Amino acid sequence: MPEKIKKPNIYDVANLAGVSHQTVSRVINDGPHTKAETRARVERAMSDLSYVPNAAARALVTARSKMIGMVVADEIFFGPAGMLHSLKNEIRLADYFAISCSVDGSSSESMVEGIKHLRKLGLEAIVVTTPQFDYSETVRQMLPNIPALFIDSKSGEGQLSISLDNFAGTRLATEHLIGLGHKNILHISGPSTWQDAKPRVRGYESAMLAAGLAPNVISADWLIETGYAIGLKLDLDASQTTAIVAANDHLALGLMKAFHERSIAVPDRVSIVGFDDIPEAAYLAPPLTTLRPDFDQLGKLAVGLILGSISQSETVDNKTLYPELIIRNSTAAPPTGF
Amino acid sequence: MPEKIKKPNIYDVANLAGVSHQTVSRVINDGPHTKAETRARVERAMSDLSYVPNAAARALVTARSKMIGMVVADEIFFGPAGMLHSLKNEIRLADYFAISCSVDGSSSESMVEGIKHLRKLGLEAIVVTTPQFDYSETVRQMLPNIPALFIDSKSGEGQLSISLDNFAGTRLATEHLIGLGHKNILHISGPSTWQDAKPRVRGYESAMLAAGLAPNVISADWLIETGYAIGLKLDLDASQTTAIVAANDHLALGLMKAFHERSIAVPDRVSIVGFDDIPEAAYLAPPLTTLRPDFDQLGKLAVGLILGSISQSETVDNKTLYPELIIRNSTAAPPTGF
DNA sequence: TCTGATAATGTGAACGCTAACAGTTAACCC
DNA sequence: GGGTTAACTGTTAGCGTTCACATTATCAGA
Repeated sequence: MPEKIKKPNIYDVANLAGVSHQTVSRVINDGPHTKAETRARVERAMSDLSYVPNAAARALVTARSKMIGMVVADEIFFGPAGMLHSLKNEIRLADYFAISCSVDGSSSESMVEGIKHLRKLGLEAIVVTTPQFDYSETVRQMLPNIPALFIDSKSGEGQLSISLDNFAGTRLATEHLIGLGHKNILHISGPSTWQDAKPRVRGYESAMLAAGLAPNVISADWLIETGYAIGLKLDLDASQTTAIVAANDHLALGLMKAFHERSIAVPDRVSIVGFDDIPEAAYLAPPLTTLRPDFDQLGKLAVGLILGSISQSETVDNKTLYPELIIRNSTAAPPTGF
Repeated sequence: MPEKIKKPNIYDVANLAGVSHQTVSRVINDGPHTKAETRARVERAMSDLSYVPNAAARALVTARSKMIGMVVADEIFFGPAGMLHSLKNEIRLADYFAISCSVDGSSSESMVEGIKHLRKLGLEAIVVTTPQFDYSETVRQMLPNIPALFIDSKSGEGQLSISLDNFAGTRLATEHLIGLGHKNILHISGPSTWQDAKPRVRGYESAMLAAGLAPNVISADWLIETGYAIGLKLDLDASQTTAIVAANDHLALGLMKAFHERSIAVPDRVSIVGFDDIPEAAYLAPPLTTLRPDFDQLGKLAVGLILGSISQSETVDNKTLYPELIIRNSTAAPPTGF
């Protein structure tokens, strides 16, 4: 039976060090006007008692919780997971606490529940990454008094946001294929309910039209099995298709599996580009050409924006991140005769 | 310029409802002895003011933060990520808050930093998932007064833990291969620095020895590229190897890629079993037979143990989870002649 | 109508900290 | 040595809750 041990408070430390509690407070907070000798004595006392300041008491009096909430949907997907990881690290580096709450990104109720949950904590800011729908209205209504950062959202009026430039990504990929000599390039798009999907389509279309080529889009979702199913029944010859821009790596993976079964050679018969650069991408047969978002940069940017906003510096800079095209062996010049 | 809006407190609500603050508190906490009519009036006032109780003040007076910390390493890997997700959901369902902190699981300093960070919050419990090393000593020293749950740790004396039965997993997989008629089965092990790796080796060895077969282990890490490299230079014929138990799906994936390049047929020439059931596993060529941990169950179990421990019910039950063998097409009977 | 129970509500203090201010010491200059 | 300033330290109050207890309302049953 563990005895009830009372945790030491600031007065216990003060007593042991022979100073007032306020002096202890000053030492804790690196306040000015503390003699080195006194400071040392206080620090000694703190470590002797293994004193840890009480965050609740501090938050109560300062009205600053040092907490940043994260509402995150679909975090098992590679993209959101990478963002989340980077974000958490940066938040910690800024000496804040990351409280995350997973929600079902396709359900507005789940979203509301998640925010309600987080709201109880007196967050200083909230980061929302819901790659499907745009919940900025909901968030702003439910948490009107704290900065909210939306990731992968279209940048609204005066709201903080960071977005991955999906448009630039697929445009780059498509241009790469066009540069290799492809004419009939197909795009397998993500589900239109996801915010990322549409700009990826538009980026592709933009590159095609700029080159005087006809866009051709098949709607799908993000899943390997969907890519696989499409790959099984796709008639490349009928459409003269020699290259495919898949909306993500999983679709590309599914396609490649289907093509492998059908003895359609990649990239000899058809080139494939993905999006995400999942860890497996480099180790598929063949290694996948794909677009890599820079999550580290995203995290840094996000926390920079948030802290700026918390401290009222009026820099509402909405940032855009450009994915990098990683060229591997799944893309090559089209076969002769096309 | 957003005006400084004072958040309403319990007295504001009490005034508006014409009751005392204590009555409001009772309504908030579903306390007894509150007339339905009064309760309704208070609830009305709360919603009119859009009042949200201050968690810091509550935590201060109750000495219960409602927060559970999670120290998590290697979360970008599929296994840890799955655990984390499930854990977070269950924590929220229990009306607690999940504060997670990523650390470098191979660095004890990073671990200490992470705990120091979390410790400031007055957590009620902490969950540690560091699949590499066992940091239970460190945690118990730094946070002696709160329950700590270790996931995937060998269950120590009287400490809370949940472990995935890696031993049972690879044993099951190996038995499956033996049942198919394989005699020369190779194990590609994970890095010995990781806690999961060793029991996987032992599970494999145990099944082999029980069947009177000679174990054969190659040490590796968890990476696709390592599996690939091994797959490229492995001389299956020299060792008469007809089946491989890979310590995880990524190794299996790498092996399969190398074998594909070398025109070594899976499963016709060699059967392969993985571990994890990553989302891609079902969509490889061929679909991978693998072991699937039940993360949902893990989360539920974990939070059950934690809450039990917080409420002092002395049930220190260390739980074990058994992975399920998912049989797909990467395993078959050995080729004739072996 | 009174009595005692129980239900319903109110009062004051305490949680551990920091902000604001007040007080004390040390240092320096004329 | 007195006065001014700066450096350091102490005192008090209050953040928004809940707890323990005190008080008042309600409603039986005699």
